[in-house]
Amino acid sequence: MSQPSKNNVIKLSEAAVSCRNCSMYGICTPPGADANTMALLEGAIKKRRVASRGEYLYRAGDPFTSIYCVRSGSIKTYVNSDDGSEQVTGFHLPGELLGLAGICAEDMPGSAVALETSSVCEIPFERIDILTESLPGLKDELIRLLSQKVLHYQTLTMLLSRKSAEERLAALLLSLSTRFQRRGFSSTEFYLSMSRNDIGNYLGLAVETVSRMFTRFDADGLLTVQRKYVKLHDLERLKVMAGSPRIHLQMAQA
Amino acid sequence: MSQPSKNNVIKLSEAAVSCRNCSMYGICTPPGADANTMALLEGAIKKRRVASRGEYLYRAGDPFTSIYCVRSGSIKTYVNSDDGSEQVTGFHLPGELLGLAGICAEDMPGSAVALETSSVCEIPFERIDILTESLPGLKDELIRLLSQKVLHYQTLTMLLSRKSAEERLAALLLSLSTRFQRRGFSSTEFYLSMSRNDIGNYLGLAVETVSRMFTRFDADGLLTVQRKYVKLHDLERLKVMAGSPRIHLQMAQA
DNA sequence: CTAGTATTATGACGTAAGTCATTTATGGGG
DNA sequence: CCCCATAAATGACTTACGTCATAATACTAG
Repeated sequence: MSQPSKNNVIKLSEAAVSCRNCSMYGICTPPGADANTMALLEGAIKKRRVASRGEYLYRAGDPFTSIYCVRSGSIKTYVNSDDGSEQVTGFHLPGELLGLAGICAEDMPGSAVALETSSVCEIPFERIDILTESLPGLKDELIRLLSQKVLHYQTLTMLLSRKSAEERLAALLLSLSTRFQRRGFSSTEFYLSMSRNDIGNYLGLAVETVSRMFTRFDADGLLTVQRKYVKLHDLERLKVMAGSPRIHLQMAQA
Repeated sequence: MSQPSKNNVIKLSEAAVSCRNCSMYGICTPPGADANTMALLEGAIKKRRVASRGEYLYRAGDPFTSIYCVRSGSIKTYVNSDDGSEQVTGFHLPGELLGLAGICAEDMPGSAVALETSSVCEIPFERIDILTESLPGLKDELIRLLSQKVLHYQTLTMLLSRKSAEERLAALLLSLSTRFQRRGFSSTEFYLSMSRNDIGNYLGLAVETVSRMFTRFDADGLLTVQRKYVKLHDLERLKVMAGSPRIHLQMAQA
């Protein structure tokens, strides 16, 4: 079908992560689980679902029933502010969880929409209680995963409050890079499934600023970018940029 | 002792929340707990600790052993970035939890320091497992609390990435206001235990900007401020300011 | 294949907020 | 009680980034 416009780069939508690389691995396949426990899990937890681009997994206000784990593709989550504007809260890649913020509320506080054709595991939350009886470690795993989310948002907070546009974009690219790598994809070459608009929204920048930063990074030889396609040339330099304090950066005109 | 410089405003350090208003209420005093369960909890969970201004509850890198709940006073948490600078991640008032981000790691990812003389409950994390046997709802409560934290940080993320200095400060003041009220203190009159520096750091603003905003708010009749002391005159207007989209605000010169 | 729409890129310009410098409070310790 | 270190306030100046406008490019549907 779609000609592979670049050599051997994998599009997320074309390759699912194996369960072994999944966030839910500890839950789906707990250590020491015997055959019929596994069978129980298969039936009770795993409920596959495919969503094509633009399709919603859930919307803000829907009753909270499940948490989700991405198998393939990518999902964007966002919350609506009082004035109606959206705030992107995350891009979720294969093996990553979403919907956790709903646990504390009756209804989902935000929405989740597929950025491309994606497949997810839906885990009905109430079954977790039932399953706990035969799998005592289940909730511990969930607690660990939630704690990880807290840590993630603390980091994001830092990114947004103290860093320049350059640092923010560098940090996002690095984050994507390491997350791709963790799931077995290329860490230096990938397609962005989200728009510049989404990126800007997520990073708290204007679309134009995102565009300009990409152009500048490309001009500086840091990466090659052609719309959605990105190839990172210098991960080390990118790390320095993302981590650096807010120094006066005149490099644009140097 | 210290003369009550303003009429009847309560300083946090002078008044502990009752357990009934505490985040840990569901954990410390689970519904249907009988007398000897309560006794068990008393002994196992509650481990009081007093920290005076500047004293640390824990530091980044310390082994993770406990989570904490503020009883009185206030605690600042922050993480260290690669370059050594601090990022304040939260101000914790009576009844609120801290240390949750440590669960997923071996070591504490950040530090917690008392902003004033404070008293906290320390809950050794490993005891939670032991207690779960007699209190099955314990972990559910913890999961709910963690989810709440995730939601909180998502909100903060939004605040930091999309809002002006004015909106940020308005939002912080409102947040403090509602949190004080929830615990039974005045929602319109309180002392800020954190410095302008801490506020600026938390909100991603320069200290000078925070000062200027306070001055402006005061000049506009929105509040009265004298260093740490704040009296809010118009909660409604404050809400409008905090929630408003990023409109061009010329009100400074109007 | 073509039209129409959405996305991305680029330029000109204004402004909110950062930085630097100085002054004015303040409250804890000798 | 009065220093003196620290926090807060204020002013002058600079700049990174947002906004507005327009052009180039890429999808989508008919």
